[in-house]
This record gives sequence, C-alpha cells and structure tokens, in this order.
Amino acid sequence: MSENVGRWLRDEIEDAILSYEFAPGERLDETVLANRFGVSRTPVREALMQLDAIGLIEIRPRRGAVVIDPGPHRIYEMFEVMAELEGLAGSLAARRLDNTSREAITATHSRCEQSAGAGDSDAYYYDNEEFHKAIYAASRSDFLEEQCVQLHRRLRPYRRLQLRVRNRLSTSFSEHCAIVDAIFAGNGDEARRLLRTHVGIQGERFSDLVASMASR
Amino acid sequence: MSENVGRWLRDEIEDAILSYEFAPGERLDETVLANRFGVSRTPVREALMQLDAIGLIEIRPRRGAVVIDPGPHRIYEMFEVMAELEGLAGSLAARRLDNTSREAITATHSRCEQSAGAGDSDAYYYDNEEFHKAIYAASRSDFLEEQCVQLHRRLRPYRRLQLRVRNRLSTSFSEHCAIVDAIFAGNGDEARRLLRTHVGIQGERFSDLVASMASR
DNA sequence: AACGTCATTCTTGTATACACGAATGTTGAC
DNA sequence: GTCAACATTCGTGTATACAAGAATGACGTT
Repeated sequence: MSENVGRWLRDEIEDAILSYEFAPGERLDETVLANRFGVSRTPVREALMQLDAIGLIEIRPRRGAVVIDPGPHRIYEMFEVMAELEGLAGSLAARRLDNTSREAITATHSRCEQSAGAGDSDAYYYDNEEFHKAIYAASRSDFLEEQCVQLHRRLRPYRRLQLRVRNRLSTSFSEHCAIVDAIFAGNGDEARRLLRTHVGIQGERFSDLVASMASR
Repeated sequence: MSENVGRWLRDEIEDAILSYEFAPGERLDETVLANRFGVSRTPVREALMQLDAIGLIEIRPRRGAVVIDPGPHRIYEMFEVMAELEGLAGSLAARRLDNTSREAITATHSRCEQSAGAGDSDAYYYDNEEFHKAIYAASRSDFLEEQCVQLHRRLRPYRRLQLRVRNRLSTSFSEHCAIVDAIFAGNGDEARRLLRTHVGIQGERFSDLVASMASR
C-alpha cells in the first residue's frame, strides 16, 4: 500500500479501469467505492479528482463520476500521438545513446526475443513494455519519458488486444530489431520513422482493433 | 466562479502558478490557501490533488505541496515535445483541411498580422495563441488538440518571455506565413517541418530564454 | 560549544456530519 | 392512460473534527 490511502486508491481504481473491471461508461459511486475499499469517502474523492485530471474518468458536477469510454476513433488518435512521441524518443535516443542505455535496450530486446520465440504473448506483453520504456529513458529527456510512460499506460489494454492478433508477435519483434539497429547506428531519422510505423495503427491493424474491441 | 469550489480553486491556483504569483519552489499551505479563498481545506486539497496529477505541483506525503520548479533544461524538453506535437497537428491539418478550419486559420493569422505590424507584443501574445489553437483544431484529432492545448497552457509564461526578445515578433509572424502556405497547399511534411522549428527553441533562443528567466 | 534526544507544535491525512442539488417515484388532473 | 407537479430519497459538495506524522525548538549531555 502506498504512502497514503488517497494515492493507493488512485492506483487501485486506475488499475481496475485499465483492466476493464470498471467498464467504460460505468458510474463510480463514491460511497460504494469507500465501502469496497474500507475507507471513508474523502480519500475516494481525492483519488477520483486525480483520475479526472489524468483523463481516465469524467466528473460531472453534482452528477458523479463515470469511466470515460474512448471509442475506436479516439483510441486511434491516442496511438497516433503515441507514435509521434515514441518517434521523437527514438530519434533522441539514437543521437544521445550512452553505454547504460545501450545495455538496457539490449537486455530488454533479448528478453523480447525469448518470449517472442516461445510464442508466449503474455510474457512478450511485459517484455515489450520494458523495451519501449528503455527507449524512452534512452532519449535522456525526462519530460518526454514521463509523457510516454503515461500515455503508454493508458493504451496498455488496447496494446494487449493487439498482441492477440495472429502473427503480430513475430512481426513486432522483427520491427524491434530494425529499431535497435537504427538507434545503435545513430540513425535518428530512421529510428523515428520505424518507431512511428511500429507504434501507429494503420490499415488493417485498425480494423483488427475495432473487431477485438467489439468482441468484448 | 465555476460549478463547484474545487474546480474554481484549481483554476485559480493554476493561474496563480502560471503567473508566478506562487513562485516555483514555494510551499502551498492548505490552511493558508483555505483562508485566502474563504473556503475550507477540503476543496483546497481536491484542487491540489488535481494540480499534482497535471504536474504543476508536487505533493510529498505528509510534507505538503510545493510548486514545481522546471529548470531551463526541463522547459527546453517541454518545448521539444510541444514542437513535435504541433508538427503532427500541422501535418494532419494540411491533409484534412476543410473550409471551417481554413477560415479560422486565416482569421487568426490576419489578427497576428495586425498586432505584429503594430508592434504590440501583448496583443500578439494572445493572437498567436489563437492562431496555434486554430491549427490544433484543424488537425481534426480531438485527443491531439487536447494535449496541445494543455501543454501550450503550461508553456504560456515562457512563451511570453520569448516574445519580449528583440525582433522576435516579426520573425514569428513571417514563420506563420510560411506555415499557413504549407498547410493551405496541403503540404503536410513541410507544415510539420516549419512548425517544429517555429515552436522549438534552438540555439540562441535557448540562451535568450535562460537569460530572461534569470533576470526575474 | 556542539550534538543528540525528547517534547511540543504545526500540518497533513482521514473520518464524519451536514447542506444542497439532482434524480426518481408517486399522486393527481386532464 | 399520459403527463406534469411535487415530495422524497439518494448522492455529491463542503465544512469541521479528530488522528497521526513531521518539523522545530529546548534541554541536557559529552
């Protein structure tokens, strides 16, 4: 449990939303949440305020909080921005790479190789996350890293859906290889381009996303 | 005053921070704020929670809230991300431009022309803001627009400092012209490139920023 | 004189109580 | 039978009270 109940609740509710335990559009009753977590309404409200500021829920004055339902179109927009930010991170990483970052990228990359080779999509899901975070860190831009991590977190559930798609695992990993090559070669423009297409969801991948969302 | 005291306070405190009334590093005492605004501590705390989530202040458990002090380096990083996002907005705007957006851009652009011609840096400051917002909207990506507006807001005070620099007004406006041309010509890559350099702070402009920050 | 320990005080964190607006269900009229 | 007005209920918004941890200062010891 975090330092104080408010933050703990924020993380707890955030996780519940990102894992669809609290479905999009669902109403979040303060009293119910307070009882469920065995605390008073005060920290619950504080947690909700923060989630509202982050953009995960919407608090309509006097009318309670509801989980935001980002339709396929908005999710596409979020991936579009994510692609842009990751592209920037990649290009900076290529320019500024040092030994520490290089090793972190290599380590996470080879872990991806293992889980992709084993066809373990759950393991790959985590390793992939670490790989991308290694690139954010390698950008040496704290602000960019924070923005990337936050957006990455919000997109987590949809990323997971994507990995279920047939052949996506090996495709993803081979894209990683090219990205690593570009970064290690110091080719910022290439790293940017590759990351943009790796992260963005164009063409049939968007239809896949819509389909997998609809099937839930 | 907004719908509820909490939100009102959030905006109020946010403005106070962005206008340096609450200086970076300053401690924000809940009781003092409550007295100052004539409310109880509860809504003050809720406002602070939100500002913490946005990243304007930092709340250290049991040790109170302090206004975050983004040093020159971090501000540079923020402009770097802003440049990237605006570049994306510009490129999308060029592709998706419709009559409504076209008119909005034209209108705000000519207002910039007037204030720049008059050498009125305060007026230009506002008109420039509207011009950029018109481009965000023209991107037709709600999420991107929100992100841009939010970051733009956080960078507002530094932008203001920048405009004070000699000749910056006319330089800025002539860059606008090129940007408008690129967007209207449907040249997304060019719009992106121009916006990136327009928004980013490279070379001597960074030194200018540091200097103007130090002189406060 | 300097440092460490303890007590006091001050501020934050949480709970509870109360006020007010919104939602809802009921009753009456057309 | 339907719709509208009103009352009731329920949930949010704010204030206050209480608990607990951190900062501060005084006192004693080395």
